Amino acid sequence: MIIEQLQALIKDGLKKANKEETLGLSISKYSIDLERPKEKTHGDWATNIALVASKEAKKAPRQLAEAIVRNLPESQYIKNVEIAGPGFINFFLTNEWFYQVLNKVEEADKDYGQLSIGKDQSVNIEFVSANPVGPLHIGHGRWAAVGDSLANILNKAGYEVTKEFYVNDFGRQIDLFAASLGVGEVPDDGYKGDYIEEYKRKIVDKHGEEILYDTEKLKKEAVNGQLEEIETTLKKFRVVFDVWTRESELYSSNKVSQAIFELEDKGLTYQKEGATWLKTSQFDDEKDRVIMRSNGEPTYFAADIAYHKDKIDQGFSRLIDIWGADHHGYIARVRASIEALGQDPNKLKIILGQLVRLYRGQEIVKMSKRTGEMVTFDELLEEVGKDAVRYIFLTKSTDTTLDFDIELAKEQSNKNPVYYVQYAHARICSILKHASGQAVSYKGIKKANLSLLKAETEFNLIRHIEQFEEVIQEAATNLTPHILTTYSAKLATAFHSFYTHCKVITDDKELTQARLALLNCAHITLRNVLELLGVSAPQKM
RNA sequence: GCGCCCGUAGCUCAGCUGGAUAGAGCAUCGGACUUCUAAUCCGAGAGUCGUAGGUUCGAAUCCUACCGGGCGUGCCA
Repeated sequence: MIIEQLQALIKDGLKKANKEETLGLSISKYSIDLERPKEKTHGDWATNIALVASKEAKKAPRQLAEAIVRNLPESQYIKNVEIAGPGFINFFLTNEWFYQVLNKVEEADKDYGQLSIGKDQSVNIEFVSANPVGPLHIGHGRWAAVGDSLANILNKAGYEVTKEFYVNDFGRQIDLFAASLGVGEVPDDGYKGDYIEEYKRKIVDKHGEEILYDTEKLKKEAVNGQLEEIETTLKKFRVVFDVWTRESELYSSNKVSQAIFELEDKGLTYQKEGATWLKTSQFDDEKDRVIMRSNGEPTYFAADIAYHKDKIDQGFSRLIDIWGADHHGYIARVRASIEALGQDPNKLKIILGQLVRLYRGQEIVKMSKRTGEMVTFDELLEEVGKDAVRYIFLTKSTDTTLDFDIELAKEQSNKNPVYYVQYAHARICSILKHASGQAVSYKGIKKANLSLLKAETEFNLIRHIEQFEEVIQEAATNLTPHILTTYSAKLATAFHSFYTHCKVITDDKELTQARLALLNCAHITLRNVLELLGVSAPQKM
């Protein structure tokens, strides 16, 4: 990436200026911040180093900037350097730099965007993890999209990624679920509603009436059946997990009891009111938490301690959990438990996602199992389509509550951003098809005369293509997949604008080859972004 | 009460590891199809960045207080 080369260059300039002009700066203190100026007249890149270091150098920022520029080494990729405003140093890159980018893109092709910032690091990312007691709802869908896309991005950034679904197939909720399906009376806090009745019929059809009398078997089959449906829905959404870890297995393999022993051993537990408590308040939690109830049953938290310990023991360099905002009160205790076990709690990053509100036009769709007014995620996928759902889920920061309007999502118009991006891809394919119909064969970028590309819209498109790696880096570093969605729309805009202003296939054979090269690079980039988002790239629309 | 998230254009939201005149889409208004797909493009209007202080050469961005909305605050998960 050019950014590193520029940073090194500026650092050299700064060092040399410091020495030659005895500024007395302690250079190591400064990192070179580069940003893309919003204003085109401010160049391709700008640094504020002169403003930052002016105080220590005891020089006015503009003067310091001049000193740095005077001492800047030569570079073939820098066309011009300007000092502007309060003391910014603006860099203008040569055309050759941009042409070289295109060469790189075509050569890398499917691997364009592949980074190595995660080299030799493994990440475990856990998401959805819905309780297997009913169908997925729209909130789970959001985490499926975010988690899967983030996994793609981290993978592209060079991490080794494992996608994991944690199955809560043990304990009170599961007992209640089985009890709600069985023959006896449904408990007050049991599961009700049409889907339970329907599910009961399904189970009887498959396993016969007897199963209703065999609680253990019922529990097992009921859970397995739900998991199958969950997995099917996720697959339909293009989300496939590498690992499904069952809470029940943490018990049967004694991992829960081992974790508890270890904590007792460290003297971090105590008995009170018949229950066993963990001293999480010693590790920044607001109070201690129960791990073993007074009735002898472990809490969900107990299993979760063992679960996170196990993931760390497997040797992952980082753990990521994606949780709904309603679980936020749970963060402190999980971090505390990791620390209590002598591990670094910063290995775990919890993404707390805000909730989804479902609308039909102006009207909010109330979700309530009791009233039966329930739109499952599966139904939503059927009604809206997976591409639109995935894209919309990824347009907003996970910090923002997402209003999902079914009517809008279904609309195949310019109000729906997913089609805007897909349309750009389809248009490219259409030109390529047209080219082969005209017997115009693209001979590869090496044979193209790229210096013929100089129109404003052409350069704008190249610039956008070039930003892809940076966007991936930022998304991977900050765990923010939504910036890729924003990027995809900008890239599409740059393409559409190019499309209207520059005809690719013309009588000018040389220009046609150059534009086909650009088109090919736009195609590669667009396809690769859509792949990271998990949205299809149609040949035609 | 305490904790977390949000409050930016009519609407939905970016921007928040401090930078140069606060952005995008939709909506509104005005232009562009004999041309590789008009699901497109080009242009215009539209904002006390919730309020009040503070830090800084510089604040939508950092700090403090307050106001408004959401979610938590279980021996539920």
